[in-house]
Amino acid sequence: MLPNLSIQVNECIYLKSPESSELGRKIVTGGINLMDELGFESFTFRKLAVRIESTEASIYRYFESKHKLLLYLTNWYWSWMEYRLMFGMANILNPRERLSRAITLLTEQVDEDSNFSHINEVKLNRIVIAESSKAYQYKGVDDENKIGVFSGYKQLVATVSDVILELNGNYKYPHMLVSTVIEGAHIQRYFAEHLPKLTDEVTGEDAITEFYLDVTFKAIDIKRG
Amino acid sequence: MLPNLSIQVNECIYLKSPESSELGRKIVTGGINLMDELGFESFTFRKLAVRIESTEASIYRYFESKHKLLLYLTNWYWSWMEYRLMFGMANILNPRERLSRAITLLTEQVDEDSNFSHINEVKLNRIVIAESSKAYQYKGVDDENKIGVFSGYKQLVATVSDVILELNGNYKYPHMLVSTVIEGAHIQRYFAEHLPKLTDEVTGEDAITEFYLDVTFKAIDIKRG
DNA sequence: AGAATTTGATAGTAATACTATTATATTTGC
DNA sequence: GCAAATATAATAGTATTACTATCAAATTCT
Repeated sequence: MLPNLSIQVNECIYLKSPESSELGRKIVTGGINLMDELGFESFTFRKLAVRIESTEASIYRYFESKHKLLLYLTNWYWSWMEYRLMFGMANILNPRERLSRAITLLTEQVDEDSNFSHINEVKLNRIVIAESSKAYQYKGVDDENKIGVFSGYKQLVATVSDVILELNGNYKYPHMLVSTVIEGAHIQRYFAEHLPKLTDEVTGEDAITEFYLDVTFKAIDIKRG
Repeated sequence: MLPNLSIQVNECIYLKSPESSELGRKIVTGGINLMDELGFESFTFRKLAVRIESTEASIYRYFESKHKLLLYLTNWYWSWMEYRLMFGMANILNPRERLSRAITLLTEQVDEDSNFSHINEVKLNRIVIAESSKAYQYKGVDDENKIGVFSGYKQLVATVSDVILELNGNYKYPHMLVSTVIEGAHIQRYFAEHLPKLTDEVTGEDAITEFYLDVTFKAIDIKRG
């Protein structure tokens, strides 16, 4: 579809670009598969090396630690979301409709994007839902934040905040609303699967997307687009 | 104040009750101090043993793992919150006022509760904000959930959901709203400290509590109490 | 006082999260 | 087409973590 498209990830996250070689792509592809299977805690570079038939030392030449690999994956995901958001809002003139589309894209269940063949977006989405908070709930956040590790996420939040301000320039909490929606949608999907008493399942609709669309438009006092 | 009050934590979380001995209380008190200082990843039972001048093996007689200690702390916190909520809503007849008080208690910054002298609630609140998601975002959730490890949290969400349903019996997403508010308030406090671009700081008010009060009452179509 | 239980001291194990070294492929530049 | 540069594999090694085991000393229970 778009053969020359590539998602950029901040260079300070990796030692050597995983897009630059076959091994690099295997680390990312295999890393997504294995982290999805085992969870972040049980995932190790040793196990990944066995899975992709390479060695621990070779993986360490691409990523300093498994924490950096998680950062790489979440960053890729935020950049990919930003691109999907821009694409989904392009040429839509009505800002209410743009906001609807943005919230829907941020909260709905993702499916495969054939533009990026070495990344399984469904599995990556599951990793983001279950593990992404570990990428920033970490004693080293402040240092990592200084070197720009979270700029992709901030950018995404800023993009949607701008649409909100376009609809209601007086709204006081646009960033808080957007990050609440993004994080909330992830947590609710996790709860729906593991702790259903903490959420509400409604048959015949995507309750999570419905809920956050409703909350968002009511919060900014605008009728839904 | 209430000298005979004690917060109950589900027995399956510990091997031996930390309330039952001096050492048990030192493990909890010291555990809170050290986990607040180091963060969950860098916290170890070996370091805690040095801090409280005991041994690793002795700590293991109370808690199977540091994960169980984190579960104990978060469970204590949810039970304590439930008690604060019940206390704060007691004898308030107007349900709008009850909901206001509940959301405020769930989202505001906590301070010391002199009823529980071996627990520092301010530090515990910081731990809950920074680490509590690691207590359930974990490959073993489903098994732990089966034995009732998260019932305190579910109970808390159910309590506030009931107030919402009292105000608007047709509201479709009471649990989703409450868990979004609780988790959201924690994440926003974390963002305010570490990733401020992801939130909004407004001078002269507790923006986080204000935001969630506003969102909650608008979501359920009720004027603020 | 004697029995039972709790704690401390010490030791040990398998796994984790790396780092280092060297040999062998593979790519690139000329 | 070949040497030089670079990337990868194979192997080994270290400090730390997350436990488990054993036994003696201290405490408490009756």
